[in-house]
This record gives sequence, C-alpha cells and structure tokens, in this order.
Amino acid sequence: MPATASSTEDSSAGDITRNKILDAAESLIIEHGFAATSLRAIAHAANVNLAATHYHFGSKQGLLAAVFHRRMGPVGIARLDALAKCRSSASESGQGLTVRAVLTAFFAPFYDAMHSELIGILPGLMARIYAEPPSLTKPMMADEFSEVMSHYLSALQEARPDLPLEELRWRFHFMIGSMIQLLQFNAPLGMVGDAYSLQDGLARLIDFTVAGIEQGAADQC
Amino acid sequence: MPATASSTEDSSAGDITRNKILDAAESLIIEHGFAATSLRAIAHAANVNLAATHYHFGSKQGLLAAVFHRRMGPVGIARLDALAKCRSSASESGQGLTVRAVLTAFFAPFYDAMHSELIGILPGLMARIYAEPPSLTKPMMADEFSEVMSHYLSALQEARPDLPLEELRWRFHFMIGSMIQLLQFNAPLGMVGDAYSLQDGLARLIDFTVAGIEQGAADQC
DNA sequence: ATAAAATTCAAACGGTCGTTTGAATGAATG
DNA sequence: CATTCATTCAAACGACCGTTTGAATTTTAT
Repeated sequence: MPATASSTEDSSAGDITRNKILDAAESLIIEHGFAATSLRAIAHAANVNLAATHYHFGSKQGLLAAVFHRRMGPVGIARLDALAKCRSSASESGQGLTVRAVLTAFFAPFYDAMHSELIGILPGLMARIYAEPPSLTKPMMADEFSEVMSHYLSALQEARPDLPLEELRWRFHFMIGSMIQLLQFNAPLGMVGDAYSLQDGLARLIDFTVAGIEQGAADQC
Repeated sequence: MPATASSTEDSSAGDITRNKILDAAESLIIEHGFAATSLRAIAHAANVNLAATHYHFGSKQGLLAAVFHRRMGPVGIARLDALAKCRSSASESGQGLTVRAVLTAFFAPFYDAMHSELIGILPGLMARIYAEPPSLTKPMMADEFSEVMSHYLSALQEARPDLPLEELRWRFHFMIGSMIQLLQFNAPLGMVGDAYSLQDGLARLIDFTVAGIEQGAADQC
C-alpha cells in the first residue's frame, strides 16, 4: 500500500515513481484523450512497471483524478488569490470591482503559466478534461471548480448588481466555453500565420468575454 | 463489398442495416465518446451482426466519419440557406447585414432541430465531435465546416467592415466555443432549476456572442 | 544488524478490442 | 430456372486491455 500523503511533504522513495507516472499520463492524456490512453503506454513512457500505476493510484480512474487534481488545485488557489488582490486594489482605489478586473483575475493562472513550464501543459490539460464524457469528469469538476466559481460569481454580482444571478451564471458559462476553445485550439482554424501566442489569445479572449458579460450596459457611453 | 452510394438514392437492402448502425453508433458516441464505444456495443444496440460494421463502413474510423457527415452535411446546407435568406431580406429592406442577423442564421439549424427528433441528437453530437482528440476530428471538421465558415466570415466582414478579418476570425472562434459549451452542458453547472430549454439557451447565446463580436462599436450610442 | 514496512517487479488472470475469413443467405438479373 | 452479385452470419484471429498476485527488492525504523 502506498503511504498516505500527509499534509507535511515528507518525500518518500515512491514519490519519484508517482510523479513520473503523473507526468507521463498527463502528456499522453492531453494528446490522445483518457479512454485512448492505456496504462501500459503510460507505464512505458514513464519507465515504470505496469503494476506501479495501480499501486500508487488504485485504478485508471484514480490516476485520472490525480492527474487532474495536481494541476487544478494550484489553479484554484491562484484564482482565489488573484480575486483577493483584485478586491483589495479595487477598494483602495475607491472604485468598485469591474468585470474586466474580475475576468483578468480568473485568467491569471494562464498568465502565470506563461513564465513556467506549465505553458505546455495547463491549456491542453484543461481543454481535454472538459472534453471527456461528463460521466467521467463531472464529479471531478465539481470538486475542483465549484468553490472558486461561487466566489467569482459573487464578485461579478458586485461588479454588476443590476444583473440577476441567473443571467450572470449563463454569461459565465459562455465565457468558460470561449476559454476552452482558446485552450484547445490556440488560434482559430484557418489562421494565416499560426504563430499566435497565448498572450495574444488571452487578450482577445478577455475583450470578447468582457463585452459578452457587460452586454446591455449603458454606463460607458 | 457494399454498393457505392450513387447520387440517385436507390435504396437497397443493406441501407436499413446501414442506418441502424449509424443510429446506434450515434447515440453511443454521444453518450460515451468515440474511443470508449466499441463496435460490438454498436452492433448489439443496432441488432446487427458485428461484421456488418466493417462491411458497410470499412473501419471504426470510417464509421465515425459517416456518423458525423450524415448530420453535419445538412447542417452546413441549412446554414448556407439561412445566410442567403438573411442577405436577401437585408438587401430588400435597404439596410445592410447586421451581426445579430448573421449569427441568428448561423444558429438556425438548432432552431430547426427543435421541431424535429434531431433536438436530442444534433447538440450532443456536435459537442462530442469537438471534444474528441483533434487528431481524429480535425480533417473531418475541415471537410464539413471550412466552406461554411468562409461564407460567414465574409458576411461578418460586410456587417462590420471596420474590423480586420483577423479580428473577426478570433471573435468567431470564441463564439464557437460558447456554442459548444451550450450544446455540451445545456445549462450552466449549479443552475437551480435545470429545466432550461435549448430555445432559452440559444437566445442567451446570441446575446452574448453578438456583444462579443460587436465589441468596441460606438454606432448604437 | 535486524525487523518491519514500503515499493518494485515479472507474470499471469479473464475479457474485450478491431479486424478478417469463408461459408450461408438473400435479392436481382439474365 | 440459373447465375451473379450484395448482404448477413458465426467463428475465429492476434493484440491489447485493466487488474491482481505473490515473491523479490529497497527503504525506513528500531
């Protein structure tokens, strides 16, 4: 049995194997999807014995959850941090929260990833997770995202108290869709020069979704 | 060898089997994804011999392409028809194309589906196709969508000649993402009453994406 | 050093996979 | 009726699947 991961991070021998498996699984899942990726392929890519996958993660499904949680946990924390900073800078400047500031905070993990090796991982992983059949991923998405999303919905409600919560939920929903589209395809199909950076795409994504969420506002004319 | 489908629709005995396979494959793929759906499960659900799948479609991949093409072909035609109607009604009213009218035409196939049995199929199938690993679906998507998309980009350029084509491509890209999100999840996660109709979602989708594409326009203040 | 626990390993389990084969059946044509 | 072609069928092919086992090995703690 694997040692239960305690809160204090005392690294054991098996952690190296564990992380090698996670790394290999991650990249294979991003490329081929979950169902099309076998444990044997993962073990081979990780230079690890096949049985190690079950020893460390219990099942293929458990491995998927671990792959997902390893990346999404920090993303959730970064999003809450960014929202907190957004709130404090809004209050000290005397002005309230703006939709643009809130969305920029929501996308902060991707800006952060651009300065690390995560740039080649986070977008593809998030896109693929959303793409898998909901029966596989819905419980995981609820675990990872529901708390963060409720915080952001509250912030949006402060930025636009005139809009009913239901309406904000819908617009947030559509925003997620645009985000996934960017993460999955990077640039639109049929784009002439395909050397578009994530930075560029994110700027355009923010403009698009801010407009979609602010829709119908007459306060800036 | 199956009879090559000629342009004239002379129905043969095998067409019944062929369509039973397509129907069964379609619903299973929508529910579980392509990789997780076996030919045996399809043949069983269709009450058909396993070998019939290879006889009629050559391979599993060929079956996927057929499932996709059967629904997307008419969708592309309906979209071009709707755009043509949109153009003619715009020119006879003397006013030019509007972004809203163009997008409404683009979503027309879903409105049409609401009055047929396709309402339970089209949204789920399109969402799943977009979700499969791009290596599987990218050639198919190019075949089915590229022509329609270029027509719609031209129309958007007429509606908003002030925006560069590149910018319109990006905004159209984000619009597709919002559409897929609606088709895949219907309503936002965590919605209180989950009895939202596709009709309702489409209306909200149009409002959101029109605002995103019209963004920065000062012509309606 | 010794005992205990954690981890790795090769091998196998029963199943399911996509695909192929070749004979049986059906329909269409002369 | 005879013949050709299209279609269905049961059976099997080899390959790969997720999972389990039990012994060997390494690490950790006494």
